[in-house]
Amino acid sequence: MKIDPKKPADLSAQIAQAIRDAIISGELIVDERLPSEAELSEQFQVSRPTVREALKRLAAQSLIRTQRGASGGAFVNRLSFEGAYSQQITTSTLLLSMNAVSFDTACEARFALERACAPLSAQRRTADQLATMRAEIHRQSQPGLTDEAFCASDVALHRALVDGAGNPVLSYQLAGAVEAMQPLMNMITFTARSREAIIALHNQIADALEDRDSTKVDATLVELESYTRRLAQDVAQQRRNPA
Amino acid sequence: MKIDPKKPADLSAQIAQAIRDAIISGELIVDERLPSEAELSEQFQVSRPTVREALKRLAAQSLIRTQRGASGGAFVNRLSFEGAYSQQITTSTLLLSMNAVSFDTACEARFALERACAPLSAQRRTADQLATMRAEIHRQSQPGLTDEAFCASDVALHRALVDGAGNPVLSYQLAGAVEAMQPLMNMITFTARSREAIIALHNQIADALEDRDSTKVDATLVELESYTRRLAQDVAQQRRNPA
DNA sequence: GACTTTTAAATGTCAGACAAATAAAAATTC
DNA sequence: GAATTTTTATTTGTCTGACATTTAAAAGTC
Repeated sequence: MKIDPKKPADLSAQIAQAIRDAIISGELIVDERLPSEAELSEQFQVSRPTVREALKRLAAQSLIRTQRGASGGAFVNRLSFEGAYSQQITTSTLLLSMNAVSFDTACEARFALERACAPLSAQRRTADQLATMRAEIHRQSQPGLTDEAFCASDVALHRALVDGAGNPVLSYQLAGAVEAMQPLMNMITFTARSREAIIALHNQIADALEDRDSTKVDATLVELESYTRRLAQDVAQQRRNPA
Repeated sequence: MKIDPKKPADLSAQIAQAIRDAIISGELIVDERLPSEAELSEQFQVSRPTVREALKRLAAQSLIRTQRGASGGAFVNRLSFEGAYSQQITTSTLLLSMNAVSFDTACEARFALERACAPLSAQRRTADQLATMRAEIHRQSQPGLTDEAFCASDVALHRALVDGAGNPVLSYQLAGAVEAMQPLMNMITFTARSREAIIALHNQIADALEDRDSTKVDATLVELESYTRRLAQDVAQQRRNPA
């Protein structure tokens, strides 16, 4: 673990990268304790605040955790799926909001990925996951639900569908795609009739999963995608030309 | 933007979260300049090193960039797709290596996601992307190629396939899945015969894309997946029982 | 031996200072 | 008056040294 003393700018970034490389290469293993801040500052020949800035960078990526007190210090984190989800979702949400990604593009990506899970989910979904989906559908049919709550329930339902595939890597990858769509979805105003149509499709998906009918799940997702995109188009239309 | 002065621990984390929230909510917009470190430390009633640690956390997530000098400071970053790729890949790679994800699980996820792109890619792939794939296939058939170089070329080919879908959100989501697999793939020793088989399948994929034959792309990907998994099983078998 | 107290080590935070970069303002020159 | 150079002010990057707080282990006490 060495840094280049010739490049004077951004010492803390260099140190962070050096430690990061050591973790990725396996030189530092999970739960191993890093040298103390004082020792690191000695090793890299920089002051403690500089070392601290480097460590905070790594903490922001959940690569390390710190513990105070005697025999405390910085420890290499086991990056859990749960922990990676939130990072993934934050990044995806920002990406969509900052790059003026069209609703269509995001929608297409989301349903394409979701359909990739469908066959696996039809095969492996547990009774528990099916029950979660039914419960969310029931919630969606409650009158007086706000549009935000409706969308949140929609996300929960789709996450259950994704988790049904029983593949944590898939769940992780899709968490970003599904959750990041929510702010875009929230911009749609759902009429009573459109909610009814969506709930009907959700029920079809749940039914198909219950029957382990992969083809029908896929077909219904296609239908749901085109319906969602039509809804968004209507919203855009109304904004351009409010009747 | 406020922080809770009652929770004494991790002031820098609280400040980072406050600024992060302001960015996500749109209170701070792209390219907007944050107050100077001195002003922030005044505003949050903490010292400048503490503010700096918070800013370094945000810089680690590419949420801000800093510039020295007069009229310098911290600016809200536009999170580009390119910038998000590398984060996504780092996280995915660590996730796989730290959680003992089985080759089968990762492989299943990767091919499921890739097959989700296939129909779009068959429809929209450009001549350029097809040429990239052909070039990678040609490279793969060069004798004397190391296993690592073979895998790297494999990744490049599959990224071209994914990019063919012409959906940046899909490309972003899949970058992690495809690239993170590479270290696992590198553990496979490719015999001359297995390379030949893979190249044949790659050629089939390229041919099918040229014909815009979505069904054939999908079928070939299924074949490639099962072949890859068989290869990995053989490697595992040989390690357990070296003949 | 079990409990309490002390101690040492480590992170968290602060204050003040200087260096380096950089853009704007001021001065100089033609 | 315009172009160039110099100065200056602002802001981040880094350092030194200090104190507070937390925590586990060691020492002491009953």
